[in-house]
Amino acid sequence: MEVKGRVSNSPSTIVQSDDEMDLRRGPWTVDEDLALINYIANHGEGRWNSLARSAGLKRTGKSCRLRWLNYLRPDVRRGNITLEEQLLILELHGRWGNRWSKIAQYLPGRTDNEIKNYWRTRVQKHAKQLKCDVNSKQFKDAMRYLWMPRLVERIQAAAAATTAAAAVRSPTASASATTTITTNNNITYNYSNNNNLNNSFEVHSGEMMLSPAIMNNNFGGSQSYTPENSSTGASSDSFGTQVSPVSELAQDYYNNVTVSNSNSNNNPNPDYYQQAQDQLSFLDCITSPSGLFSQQLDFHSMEQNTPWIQSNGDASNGFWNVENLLLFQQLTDNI
DNA sequence: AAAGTCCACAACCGCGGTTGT
DNA sequence: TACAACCGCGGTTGTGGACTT
Repeated sequence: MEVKGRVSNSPSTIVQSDDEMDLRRGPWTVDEDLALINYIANHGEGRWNSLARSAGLKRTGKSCRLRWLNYLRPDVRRGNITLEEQLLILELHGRWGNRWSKIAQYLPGRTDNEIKNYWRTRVQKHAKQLKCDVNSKQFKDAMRYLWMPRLVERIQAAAAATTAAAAVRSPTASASATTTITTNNNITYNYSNNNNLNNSFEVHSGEMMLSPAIMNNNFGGSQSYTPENSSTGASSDSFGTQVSPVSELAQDYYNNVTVSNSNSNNNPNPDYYQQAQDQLSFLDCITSPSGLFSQQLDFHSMEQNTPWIQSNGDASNGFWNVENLLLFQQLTDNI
């Protein structure tokens, strides 16, 4: 069993609580992990305070719960956040804000903590680089009209590459991997691609096109995922014993998704997921070689409020290099 | 090679809501 | 009904490893 993170040789702190019971804090040891795993395997989870005592762990119930849900649970997904997951996080955060546990319900195996960390380390970093608030309209617009379309583009490109590879292996395979997703949000990505990988997309309002993977929400599996049928969501609900409640909004999200997938093969090639492992940064988005934005985007007003493009042309912050600046200005001039 | 810095993420803390007595 | 204990969530911090100078 892989053990990483703060499970280390560094000693945990011993805290003397009011009832004279010494409690451990800090990194979990392998022995503690095993004790927790064994106890839950035999008795199930829940009732965390009594569980901690019964398992002989000198930890708080909260600490046990956190360790189990965020790390030890067998269905916790580890590794890079995929492109599909990134797109879903951006979409759902735009809808719900910092409701991490709610967002995590839609990313099977991902924990709220992991999503929160992703947001803070990756997304907020870009906002910081752009010297604007992550909740500002400017940044949200950029996410919506640059980052997310670019994610879609990358996902489609990966899917197209997979389709092309499949076509080589089997000439009778489908010729197009176009997948359309329609949501009821206010943004639409009309995206088309063909087998020569010459992609273009348009942004409208009302529908968004995503990959077969994100559409099926199976992220590599073959079964469609929704919070209703999942026991793997990172919510605080007990794993495997009860199903997370789905809010009206969440239900609404799925109810308003329609699919049209022209690809005869709905099961994405497993290789696809490997290809999609790379993280997509904001920089990648704005340097898209093929992004053709038709959506009106008020970059001029952005410029007035925040230094998206610095008036003195200073690109020394490491983000806005000359190439990116020219692209960004080109976008600005075309609207 | 050593020191400094950055980054990712596990873990903790405080608060509010829920449940049990 | 009131209180205490428990639970879950979101914000924050601390640490180790990777990277840079």
